[in-house]
Amino acid sequence: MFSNSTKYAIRTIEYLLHNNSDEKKSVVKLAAELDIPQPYLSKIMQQLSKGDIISSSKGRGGGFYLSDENMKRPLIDIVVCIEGYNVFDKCILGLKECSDKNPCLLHKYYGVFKASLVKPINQDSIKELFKLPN
Amino acid sequence: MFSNSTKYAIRTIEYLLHNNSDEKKSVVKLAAELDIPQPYLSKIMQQLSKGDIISSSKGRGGGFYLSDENMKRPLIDIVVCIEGYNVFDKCILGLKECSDKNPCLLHKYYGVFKASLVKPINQDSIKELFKLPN
DNA sequence: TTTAATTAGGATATAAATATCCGATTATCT
DNA sequence: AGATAATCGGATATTTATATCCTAATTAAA
Ligand code: SF4
Ligand code: SF4
Repeated sequence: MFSNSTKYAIRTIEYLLHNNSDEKKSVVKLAAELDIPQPYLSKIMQQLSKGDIISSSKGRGGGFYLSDENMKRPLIDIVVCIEGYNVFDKCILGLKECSDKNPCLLHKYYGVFKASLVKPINQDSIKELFKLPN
Repeated sequence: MFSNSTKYAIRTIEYLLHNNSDEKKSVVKLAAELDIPQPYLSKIMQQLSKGDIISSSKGRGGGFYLSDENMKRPLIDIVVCIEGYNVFDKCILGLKECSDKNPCLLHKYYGVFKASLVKPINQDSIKELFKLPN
């Protein structure tokens, strides 16, 4: 469903969200903490930063963090930033078009799937989505 | 979610199911009909045949078709045959373990997803799953 | 002002998925 | 028997995803 890069991105952002102290997190720390190849994660973070999904500050004591604005974005924005498009807009069987008018035979199942998993991913802010249970 | 190869496999098997005349279908026909690269589809069909997901007969007039046994298998068997494992058993965030005891923050959505899409894919026979609407 | 810690960015390496090619084998038809 | 139409199977090519490496730019602390 998600590429490796996207999985790394989501996990890292969830981590940032739940460890949102004043202290910014360096790639070295994040990679160690989340068990992700460090130079690879570095590239991913760069891309997310460029896409305004996360925030960064350079130099000593710098690192990555989430601004209030960042936290308002839905999870799908992370996916789009990394993969280049919304994976849920594509047909799961690779057909050119998916429509309610001309449904394939997985359509009825896919509808429920969309409502259950895709809707929160597309609409809820990550802050809301990843809210810790009380 | 599914690899390209798996998508091709599913689409081809759905086609075989709905065009299940006496006549066997050659790869050349199937590839043309379904708009799939012919030599590539050939490889996929070989693999499915080896895994007893579909049936084949060699020689002139031969081709691929679905036996009654073939039609009883659930869709997941196609996926496993091509990808080598059940993609739905893996964590969608790439974590080592997914359990109800130690849930991640997508867990509550994932449950509904499994019930809605994964259950029929894992359990219903393709004949049932791909039943034409009345 | 120097040093150390950090992100940014370009170039490259490796692995996996996707796709093609060709010869061998098998069965049917003439 | 010979020609033809098909699957089978191995080898290889191409493209994309994954991962690493190195240097520059920036900022804070010493
Ligand atoms: S419902 Fe059918 S056509 Fe639409 S995305 Fe799913 S598989 Fe594709
Ligand atoms: S519920 Fe969480 S841990 Fe389990 S598969 Fe989904 S994302 Fe992974």
